[in-house]
Amino acid sequence: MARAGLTTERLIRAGAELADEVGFEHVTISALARRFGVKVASLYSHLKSSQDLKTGIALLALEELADRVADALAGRAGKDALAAFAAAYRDYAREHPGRYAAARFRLDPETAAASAGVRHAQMTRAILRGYDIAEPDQTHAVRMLGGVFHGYVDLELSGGFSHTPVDPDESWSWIVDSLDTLLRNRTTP
Amino acid sequence: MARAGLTTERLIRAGAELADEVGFEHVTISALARRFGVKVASLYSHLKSSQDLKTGIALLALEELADRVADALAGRAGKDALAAFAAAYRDYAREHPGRYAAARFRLDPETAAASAGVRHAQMTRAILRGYDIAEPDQTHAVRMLGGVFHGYVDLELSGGFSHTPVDPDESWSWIVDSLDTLLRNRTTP
DNA sequence: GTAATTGCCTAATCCTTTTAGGCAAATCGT
DNA sequence: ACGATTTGCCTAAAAGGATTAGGCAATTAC
Repeated sequence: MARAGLTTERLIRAGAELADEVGFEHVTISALARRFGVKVASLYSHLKSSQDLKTGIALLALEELADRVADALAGRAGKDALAAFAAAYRDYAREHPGRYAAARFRLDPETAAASAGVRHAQMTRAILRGYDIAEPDQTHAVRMLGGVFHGYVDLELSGGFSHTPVDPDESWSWIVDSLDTLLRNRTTP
Repeated sequence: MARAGLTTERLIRAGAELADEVGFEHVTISALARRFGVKVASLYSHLKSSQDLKTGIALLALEELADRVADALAGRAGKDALAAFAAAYRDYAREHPGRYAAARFRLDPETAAASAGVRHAQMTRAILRGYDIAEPDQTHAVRMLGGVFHGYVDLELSGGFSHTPVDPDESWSWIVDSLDTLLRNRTTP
């Protein structure tokens, strides 16, 4: 009997693709097995559980997203960095809705601490370096940025904007613009 | 054999409670049947499907949330209204995390159009009446507010803020403050 | 009080998850 | 190259959730 050549790596990668196709909530060990033409039980040599698979996809997505953001941020500062950060975030979500949803999968604390989520936090703070905002305002600002970007993308992805004939791209620019102004005025001298 | 007295109404209400206890994603027809001490199949006289149950809970949550927001908004304007709106939103999410998640459940377009989601949109726009913002900026602002509030609450609920020792309440006030300033300066004369 | 309806039940099917145990293929030591 | 070990995928099976069909008792309607 020929072997399929499964590895945890490949399974998680395929799981991520599956997530983009059918939605993260529909990613299932069974569907994955079907996709590889093997029996369900075979996957348990590579994955501890369904939870394990989801966690793997989440970590992959966080990694990818952090890489993109890092690229986008390289060599930029101030509003330029803010806009690039925002774009990286939103583009990733639109290109990979399933992975994006996965990135929001709740990880247990230890896993989260070892994940690329940490880099995300650092990079968000890095943006604020261009705005001279001291603590605790800086934390407030980090939370606000995280909130707007995630919230906007989430609403857009779930179709919340489809009932108003205003280009979401324009809203996005307007928001980035507004946030820039806001942060510049919140400077703590 | 004594009857349990199930109705669609009661099932959905119990489903909402269950959601708050175990999380919306763990609400299941089986769990609900267990809670009422009846057999699973019995619920199918009142619910078309699992999807139907989730939709019902979502509609209930949207309704409740809209009612709360409407109450909060009554007689207020400007920053006062903004803060009340924000508080109603966040408080509901913290008191009823399962229902809040349900409110974000993706409904098919017709159902959504007939839901309290419409009132939410109207009320968000109502807040902006205190700020003299014309279209299309008004839509941009609506989207931004929806994004921040939802995004912040979502991040807070999923534990995203637990790694920084800054009171989320303070961040929240700071954000509301900032948004107020922002909207006042975005006035279209 | 009989007839029609309705509510909950049993039974059965299908899908997903997960564990246990088996056999063949790949890999390793010599 | 060859036997031994490890490893990968398999079959089997149990358990839980969703869903449908068909039955009988309790309620409601006349």
